[in-house]
Amino acid sequence: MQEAYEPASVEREAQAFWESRDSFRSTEDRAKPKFYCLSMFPYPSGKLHMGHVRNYTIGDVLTRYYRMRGYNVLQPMGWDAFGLPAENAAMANRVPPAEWTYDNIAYMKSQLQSLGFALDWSRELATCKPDYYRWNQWLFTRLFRKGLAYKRTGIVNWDPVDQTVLANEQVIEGRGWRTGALVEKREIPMYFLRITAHAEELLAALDDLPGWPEQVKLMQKNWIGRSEGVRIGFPYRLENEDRVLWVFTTRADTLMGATFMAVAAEHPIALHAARQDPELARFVDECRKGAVTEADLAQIEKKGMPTGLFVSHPLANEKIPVWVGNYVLMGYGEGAVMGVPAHDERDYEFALKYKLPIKPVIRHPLGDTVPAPWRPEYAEYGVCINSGKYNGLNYQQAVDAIAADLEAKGLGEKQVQWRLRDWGISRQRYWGTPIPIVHCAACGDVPVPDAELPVVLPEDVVPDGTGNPLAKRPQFYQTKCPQCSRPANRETDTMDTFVDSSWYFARFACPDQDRAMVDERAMYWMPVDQYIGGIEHAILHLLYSRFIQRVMRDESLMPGLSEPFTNLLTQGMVLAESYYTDASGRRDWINPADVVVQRDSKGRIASAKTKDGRDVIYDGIGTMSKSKNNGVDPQALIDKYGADTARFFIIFASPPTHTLEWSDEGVEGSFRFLRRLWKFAASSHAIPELSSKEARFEIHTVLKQANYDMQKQQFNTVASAAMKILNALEKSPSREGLSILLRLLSPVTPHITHHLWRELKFGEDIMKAPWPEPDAAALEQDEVELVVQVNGKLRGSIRVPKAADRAAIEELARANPNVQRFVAGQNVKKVVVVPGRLVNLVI
RNA sequence: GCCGGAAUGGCGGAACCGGUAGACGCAGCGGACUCAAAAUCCGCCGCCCGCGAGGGCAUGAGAGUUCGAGUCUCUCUUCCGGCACCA
Repeated sequence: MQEAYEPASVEREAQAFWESRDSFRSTEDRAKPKFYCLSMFPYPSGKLHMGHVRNYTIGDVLTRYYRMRGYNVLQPMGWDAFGLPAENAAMANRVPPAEWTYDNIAYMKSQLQSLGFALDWSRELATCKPDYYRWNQWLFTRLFRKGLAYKRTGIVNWDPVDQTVLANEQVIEGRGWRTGALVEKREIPMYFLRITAHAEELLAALDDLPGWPEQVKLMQKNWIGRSEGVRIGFPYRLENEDRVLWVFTTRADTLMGATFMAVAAEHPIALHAARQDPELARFVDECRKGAVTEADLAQIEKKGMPTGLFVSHPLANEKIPVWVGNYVLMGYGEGAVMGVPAHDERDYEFALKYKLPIKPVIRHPLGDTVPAPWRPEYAEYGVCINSGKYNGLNYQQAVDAIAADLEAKGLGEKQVQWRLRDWGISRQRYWGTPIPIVHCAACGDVPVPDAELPVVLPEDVVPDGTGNPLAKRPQFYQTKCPQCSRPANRETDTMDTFVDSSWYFARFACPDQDRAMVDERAMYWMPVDQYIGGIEHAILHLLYSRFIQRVMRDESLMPGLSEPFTNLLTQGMVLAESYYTDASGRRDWINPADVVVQRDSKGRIASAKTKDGRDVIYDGIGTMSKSKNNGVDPQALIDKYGADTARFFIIFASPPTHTLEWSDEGVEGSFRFLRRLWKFAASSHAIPELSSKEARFEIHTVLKQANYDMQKQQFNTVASAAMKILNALEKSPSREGLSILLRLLSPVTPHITHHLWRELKFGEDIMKAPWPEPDAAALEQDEVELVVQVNGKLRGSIRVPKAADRAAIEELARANPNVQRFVAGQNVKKVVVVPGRLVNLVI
């Protein structure tokens, strides 16, 4: 056996072995339980980043573990290949997005292969290929015919210079990223998927997902946002016509305290008033500029302006002024809210600012009045006051009575409201799935018939950042109406890339199927038993996938299967330190790989310099980003230490759900461990079968804990366990211990363990060996150590026979000299004995 | 702003059901080997007091429950993720 550990040759050899046997190809096998392990597929951005390596290493550890546990395992890989970055790269490099994407896929695939992941490459798919996205189109036409996909207007960011729609990411401080022009909101026709039709089910089913983290379920629950309230109508007269302004509120009990109405700038009533009032028109115009995101909207200064219009209070003989408010969202509820300043913080601020009346109608813990400043107690539930016939009623009684009275007048009813909005899928962009609709002057919006699918996206387009590239291509959009055969235009919008990623997991079961979206093989592999990906996908991607799974279920593609992911592991982000040099106020970001750190005698950072000796400033730890130049390239790491070291460090450094802080020294330590393992194995040809009794107890205790941690998916302590076992083996070597160690480690570092397993003649293929289990006999102990506390403070320890009873334990504890010092002359009130753990004397 | 997390030595982290805080590793310090260095091996390593035995303090801050709290409850601070067109 070779003396030195050379990862490159070991890894090349192991990968060749797997490839020659096609080790990772999966087929349906009903003799074994199946385990479908899926990591979120990557966007082919150019090269792998650390987040990818972490995600796929975690998935691979699980895959290889379940394989050794006897499961029929599937772990596939594909490419989330449509998206905005390809268009940005195209503009920068004058290369078509398709070419850029395919090049990236080829390179990243080679990187994944060099990491030794147990992937079934025969199932590889890319969402930008017509044989994939035709099924996006097929499903869309089904939904369109059912009314589950429909067209209405939606609000987008509009760059007036480039005449193009911008993604939220492309709006920097209210301006277009390329032009710097002030971004406007614009209403354009769009297609929506009616996810709200499934809101109730998507919410209720969360309770049946025990394999999902509570935090993710809670976030989804709040996102769907079911609230019970009352829809209330405020009548008014406009242009000699009786109309009603509708609002939704969860606080109908405060209706008698409503002193103004606020409507969104896009609300018809606002637009009408603006036609008469130039000042209001300016304000409405201002509201329509700037932010579209909820985060921005929530933080802007609340502003308003009166429309001059009044509505009638539905239950009192009062007129209420209607204002336009920049904080009211047209997309949520009715686009209008009632203002109850006395009991709502935002309304309170608004009323103070614009000197609107504040009328308390609820008795709150601080009393019957609401003096400034605002106190949270004002918003609490209480009995009605100043509310006429409703006085004295509590929250529920008041809501019931008011809802009944409104209903009698035809001006209201109880209603369930959802925060969840329908999913707008239209994108005015090129690199995505063409929406399969033909616009015919005579027939309207006609879905493309199945026989004419896919509507193929041309791959030779280079977008220039202005307008929608497909809308400039007559050869794409000019077509005939499928119904009447007259000349017609294709839809030139493409689909949100979230559509692509909302069903790819099912397609992996049957990527070669060209007659259906999925076939019966999906019913074998689905649902995904273990899904792994970043916490940043906790809401959108996972919710859309749960929705589309239900849509596929309802199309009889996977009958009865509602949830796509049984178990979910949300991995933390990968962070790194960042450094910069300060040259007269200009920050020059230095990659951590090029920084040399000096430490003081206590190990703290004393100073840091670049390799050529310039002082650098430490900027703390954060996500790896281009702007701070703190990305660590996994390829450099693999080239230097090999895949096993990279995998081991990433698993060892942090539990999978936590953020991982990158450390070059830590990587060095992981490499040292593998080299020690290699050296130990190389010198192990004539070692005993079993270790000493103490070492064996240690090894099996650690193994027992490691198996428990494996179940908990706390892989970092499994890696620690492997180190502990090697430490024990170095004191007392054994074939048994080495065999346990190699198998325990094989999911994390498959190459080196593959090589050593064969080298030491344990067998031909470690992947086919059974997972190690602790030996109950090795765990037996005659004596146990107990800790003795006095008043909860540690004062000594005693060794007692395993079978010792309470009285014997207590006597031994009192006999301990140090314990006696603290107990002497005092009255022991109580003795707590925790078997196998401790004794606590309370004095 | 709203929703969801996180916080433990110089650093990453461990501590299962509320029961010895700091496993394992990194960095650091001391030693062996070496002409020297690297590599490797051995020892030390939370803070304070003490020659020592030992004692006190300590899990972001403040309170509470308990014989006993990193772990449970409440309040607060800071950082991170998401907020519907980044993926």
